Amino acid sequence: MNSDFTLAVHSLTLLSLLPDRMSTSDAIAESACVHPVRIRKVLGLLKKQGFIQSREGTGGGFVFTKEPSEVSLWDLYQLTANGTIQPKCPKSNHECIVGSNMKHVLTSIFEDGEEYLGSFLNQYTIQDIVKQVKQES
Amino acid sequence: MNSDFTLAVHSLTLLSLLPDRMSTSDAIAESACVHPVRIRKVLGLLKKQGFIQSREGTGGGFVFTKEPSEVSLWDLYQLTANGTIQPKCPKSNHECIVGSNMKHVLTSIFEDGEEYLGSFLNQYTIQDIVKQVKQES
DNA sequence: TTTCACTGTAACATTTATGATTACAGTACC
DNA sequence: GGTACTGTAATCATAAATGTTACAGTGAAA
Repeated sequence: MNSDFTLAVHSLTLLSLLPDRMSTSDAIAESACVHPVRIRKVLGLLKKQGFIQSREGTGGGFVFTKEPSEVSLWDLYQLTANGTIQPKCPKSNHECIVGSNMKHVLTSIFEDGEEYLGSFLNQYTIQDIVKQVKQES
Repeated sequence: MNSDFTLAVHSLTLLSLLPDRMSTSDAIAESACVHPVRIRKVLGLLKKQGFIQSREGTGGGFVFTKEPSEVSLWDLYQLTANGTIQPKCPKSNHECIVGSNMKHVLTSIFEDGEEYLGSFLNQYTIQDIVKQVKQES
């Protein structure tokens, strides 16, 4: 899985800790050690989904507009990592009964598998992450 | 996920259809449209685990030495793709409470998540894949 | 009404992961 | 000894992920 998911969780966790003010992409990027442009891209997805709001210009940035308990890891997975557990299926030989069907068979199984994983990830919310992060420090 | 998992499933499915003779890495590679060396690498893992046997030299190749119903997709996932659902966590800022703990928190959740996914993949065996592949054609 | 501090987004560069290819030693059969 | 395989390491090519630069748009504030 690429790190967009992690950046989404990281960003929302940070924003949860600073609910009363705008946080800039530069500040979030510094905490996550990535380039601010990546943060802006990932947060763009979260904004479309209504999880956060942004404001341009001086004093602008991002704020969390939902309760941390309302956003689950499954929500964020679907936004940023949907389909990543699918095993890569190299195009295979259509002359062969196995080659010609393997991709479809595995894709279908892993679609169901991803839904199944979803019911696990749905148990965890940003609130839980905030709690755990605080506990560990 | 890289395609080792798919190649493992593909290879065992083929071998299941040809239980009475040795199949060469060249033949399997042709069905899967990949390089024979990759097949030999992946099948090396399966051999260590005792799923197949190989013989070198003329007339050599690979044979399945277990029942297709005894090998599950979870077995093959663990061999070839363990840890791939872990979200990438870029090294993060240790000055920051979030940065310093995010990696550990997410890793722990996704270890459990992978186990959970395991109980799903464990439902499917190579026999099921063989059946589905036959059905579709 | 200009300047400054932001977001939004596209284009390009770099790094890393993945897979292909080559090479060759080892083994078994003929 | 020749041929047909596996086993494995090393190198090369390609694709995916990420970083970087550039710049237009926006809003606050001097």
